[in-house]
Amino acid sequence: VVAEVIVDIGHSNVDRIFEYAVPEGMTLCAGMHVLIPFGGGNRMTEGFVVGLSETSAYPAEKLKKVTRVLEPYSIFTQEQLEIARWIKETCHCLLVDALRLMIPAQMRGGRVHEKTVRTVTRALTLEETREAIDSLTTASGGCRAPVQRAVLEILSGSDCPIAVSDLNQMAPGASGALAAMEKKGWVLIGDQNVYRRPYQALDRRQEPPQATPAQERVISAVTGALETGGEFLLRGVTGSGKTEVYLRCIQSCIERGRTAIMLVPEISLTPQTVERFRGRFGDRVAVLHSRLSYGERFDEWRRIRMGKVQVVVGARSAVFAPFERLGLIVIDEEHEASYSSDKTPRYDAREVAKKRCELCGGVLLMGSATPSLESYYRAERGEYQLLTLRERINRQPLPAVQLVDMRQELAGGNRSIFSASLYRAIRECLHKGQQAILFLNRRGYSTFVSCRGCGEVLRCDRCDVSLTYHKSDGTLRCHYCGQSRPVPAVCPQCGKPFLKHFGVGTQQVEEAVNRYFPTARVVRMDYDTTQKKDAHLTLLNAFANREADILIGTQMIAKGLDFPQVTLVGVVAADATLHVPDFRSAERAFQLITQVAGRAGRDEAPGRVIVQTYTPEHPSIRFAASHDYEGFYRYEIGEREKGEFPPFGDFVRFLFVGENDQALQTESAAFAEALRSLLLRFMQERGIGEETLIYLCSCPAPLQYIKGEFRHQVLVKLRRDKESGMLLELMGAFTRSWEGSSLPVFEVNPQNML
DNA sequence: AGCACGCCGACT
DNA sequence: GTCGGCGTGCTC
Repeated sequence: VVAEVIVDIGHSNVDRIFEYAVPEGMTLCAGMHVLIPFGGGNRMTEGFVVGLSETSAYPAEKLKKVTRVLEPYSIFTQEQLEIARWIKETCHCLLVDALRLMIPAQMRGGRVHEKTVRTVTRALTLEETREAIDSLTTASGGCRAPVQRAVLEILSGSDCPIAVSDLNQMAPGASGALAAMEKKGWVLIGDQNVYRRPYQALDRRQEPPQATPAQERVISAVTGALETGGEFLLRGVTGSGKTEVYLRCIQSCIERGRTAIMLVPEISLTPQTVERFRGRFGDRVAVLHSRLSYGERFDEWRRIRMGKVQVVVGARSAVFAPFERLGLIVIDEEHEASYSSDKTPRYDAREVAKKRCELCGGVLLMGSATPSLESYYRAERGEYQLLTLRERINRQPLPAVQLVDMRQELAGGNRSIFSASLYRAIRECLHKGQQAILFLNRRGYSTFVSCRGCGEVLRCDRCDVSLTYHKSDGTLRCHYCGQSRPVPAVCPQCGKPFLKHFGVGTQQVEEAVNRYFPTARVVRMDYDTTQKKDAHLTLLNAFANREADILIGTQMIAKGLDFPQVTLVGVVAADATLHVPDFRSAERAFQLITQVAGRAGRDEAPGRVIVQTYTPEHPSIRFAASHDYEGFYRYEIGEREKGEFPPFGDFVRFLFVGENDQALQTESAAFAEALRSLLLRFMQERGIGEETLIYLCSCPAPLQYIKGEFRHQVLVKLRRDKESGMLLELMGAFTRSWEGSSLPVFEVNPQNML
């Protein structure tokens, strides 16, 4: 028997199977983590057993032996190995890189660290214990070894191991007496693994609310598929109780003895979400996200792998949770860009979830108030079963949205950042003792600083972007590289003292609120105010506990938050997200406005939304204002079809980054030509017409210069064919046949084209 | 990735 | 004459 091993080295030269002999007496299974001799000398490397084989193509006498097994169990399930191979094919990455996604980083490099505590167990029967206690009691009722006696008294209560630290609390000095007691054979001293668990304090049982008939319909559709498998897209308006639907489906899944994964966008993984899951499922939930300590992450992973939990709540990477008998994957806020990874392997958690469900016969349930165009398109074509929740849970209407044309406001002589309507609405809201949210997707004070003498706009010298003024510390900051510097007194171009701020950021909104509503208590939430540890939670709690009347924030306040007292939402400048040079910008703007509007009127009091804009006729704004997802979808899918954008066409982008602009330009142009001839050849071999290649060009990236480096891209646009495997096949053929210099990184349909 | 093997310039 | 530069090539 030979072990098929992938060595834990991230390099394309060694990204293939190496075969090893299994020494006598060693039990190996696929998925195990092993130590192996690799390369010249006596060097050792870690590796992953991806399979076992009876035969070997490699001469048996040259085979080396597996040195030892690093963990006494398979660290990958069979299904995970399958998923890893699928990731390699679809993301065009190394198999090791795919495998590495699935285990905590601590498992590699011998840094596995389990936390143990010293424990004591009773070694005597109850009767013997009583005798021992008596032997320590003198005839007069006194006591010869009071601590030992106290320990025996405690241990007589149970035969479970007790942590020495706990014992010490109950019987001070116990740890000192234990050695003598062990010698007499009275107790056993041992070590026990403990799992470090995040959010321990949150285990409070909560009673589930009654589900509405609409929710019941969705729940029964999903749970009805738990035996057979299925893929669902749930479109539920904001406040329609999607989370309760998820909880019920998960409940039903684990009652059938299967396990469930719940994915949420990273930002939504607030303690509120975790609390809700812990409240419902208690110990049976593990939590996985980037803010966990290494120890916590490793322990949560082990609890999943060892079958100690049935449910996982987590961000993107939790889709790889090492469950067996997986029955359900829920993806909340399905449209969020954070489900697609921004580093290699560039996997999309939605696609991985779909594949996992196919492999294990489980159910995929994706939910959103504003599904991504791509998913809704699939639902329309019957690839996903579409479920809808059209009403809010308490039958409250969706908030009325009023559009305010800021051009008319300006023409009417109002130069402030609040329109008359928004100003009045805030005043009224405060007067009634209710809460308001003001949303603006730009941080800082002003978005750019320009000289009124010569027109110069102050730019970052390391990036091709304008600098943002931050009034709190009087600096100009670059939002791409983070560099900051003081505001110059005079224009660096013409020397005149005519520098002026333009554009509004959250800091300026805060200042305006303080000026116009001096008694209002304000919380501002943006990148700048949430850098300290727990700042996120502290600010949200302050608003939830009504220590503030107005919450001002960027997109981090747009979704998922549930504040019943909020009756007014003001979108200060809806246009901010609209004019980004990216084919998804209209979709993003629609989603953002719809989501933020959904924060209003979630309780009894009706909500109201005021959207300030310079382009009220823009479809993203118009359809968001009328809560018309279908309308927006129809419009935007038409645009995508016209422009052959996804889901009708596909982009592939290769990015070239470097300090020498000229060299990059030459390099990317040469690459573009090599790519073109290869692609055309592959297309010809496969009988794909040339018109499928819509264009292939080398050009500067939309952000040409970031952090002192120039950026060029080679952009390929391909028409999508009926069987969607064409792109995958072409790119696979391309990566396999690429020789010469290392393959430039590339993305397919990137979330961010900048 | 890491390391061995291998062919051409300045040094005790 | 040797020591050493880092350019290919291999690792079960």
